[in-house]
Amino acid sequence: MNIEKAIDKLKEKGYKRTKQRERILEIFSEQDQGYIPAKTILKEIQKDFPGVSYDTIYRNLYLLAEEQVLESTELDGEKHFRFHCDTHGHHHHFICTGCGKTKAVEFCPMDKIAQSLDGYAVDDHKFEIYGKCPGCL
Amino acid sequence: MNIEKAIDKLKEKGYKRTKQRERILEIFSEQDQGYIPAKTILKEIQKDFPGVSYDTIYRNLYLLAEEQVLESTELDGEKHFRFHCDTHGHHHHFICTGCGKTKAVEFCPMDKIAQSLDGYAVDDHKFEIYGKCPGCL
DNA sequence: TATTTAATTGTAATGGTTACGATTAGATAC
DNA sequence: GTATCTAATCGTAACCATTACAATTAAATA
Ligand SMILES: [Mn+2]
Ligand SMILES: [Mn+2]
Ligand SMILES: [Zn+2]
Ligand SMILES: [Zn+2]
Repeated sequence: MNIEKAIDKLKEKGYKRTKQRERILEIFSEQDQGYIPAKTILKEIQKDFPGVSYDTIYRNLYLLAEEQVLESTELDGEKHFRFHCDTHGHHHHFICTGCGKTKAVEFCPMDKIAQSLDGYAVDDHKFEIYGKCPGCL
Repeated sequence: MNIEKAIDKLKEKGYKRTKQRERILEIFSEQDQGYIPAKTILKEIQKDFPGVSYDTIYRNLYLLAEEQVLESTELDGEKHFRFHCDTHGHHHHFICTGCGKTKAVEFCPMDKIAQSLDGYAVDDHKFEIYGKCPGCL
């Protein structure tokens, strides 16, 4: 995912191009090594827009996640976001609890268990691995 | 897991047997169909102990999770708990977003990806499936 | 430039969780 | 049973991420 592609996607849906929204996307493209907590986005964007409000941050992060520009997860009770990985197919992540960086894991357990959930309607799933990356060891 | 086994486990570690702690364990044994939010535990225990404090609830839930009497997860930004499943081996759960009931999924994806994380130290992992159970469909 | 509507701001409320000093009550020894 | 020790609880407030909303601003379009 990249900025222009994301903005085009929003434009098609009737969302406007704003400086704040653009800056949020920039932050993600500058540092796409892992999940970023909402708090960090806020602090970073405040350097350019000192009066930015919580509403703006969360509204945009949720919108971008809804539009699949970002993907989100919850770590330590805080919502984290990153650019949606669309270079390869659906996959999951190892998340380093030291530096926050992630490593793709090219395997989805849902393939293996579909038949065992006969009669159940599966809406979503979460598979995450936590630990320390080589750099943090 | 059952109440007496849990209390014995605590006793061995030097923790005391209290009425409040016992009641918490009872609540889990009465309703072990799925994860229960901390809030529900509080409300339930207040019927017997009207003045019970947050501190007591959380301290006990965390202690019991630490001692592997309970297992925990976070759903919708709230911590949920259930008796630790020790009747069979390590497994994961389908969680119904309608009624909260869970269904064991006898498959752990970690077996399949161990070699792909060479050089990484894996501390933990989470695999959960969300959707509607037959009863809620 | 006027109009329309999405977006932002400023600020307060919400709600789950955490913290802590004072008090109570299990457990053990005598 | 009483004294002693320390875990556990209580009462209450603080914390902090998130949510809410009325007033204002700014992007898009004609
Ligand atoms: Mn990825
Ligand atoms: Mn189970
Ligand atoms: Zn998957
Ligand atoms: Zn597992």
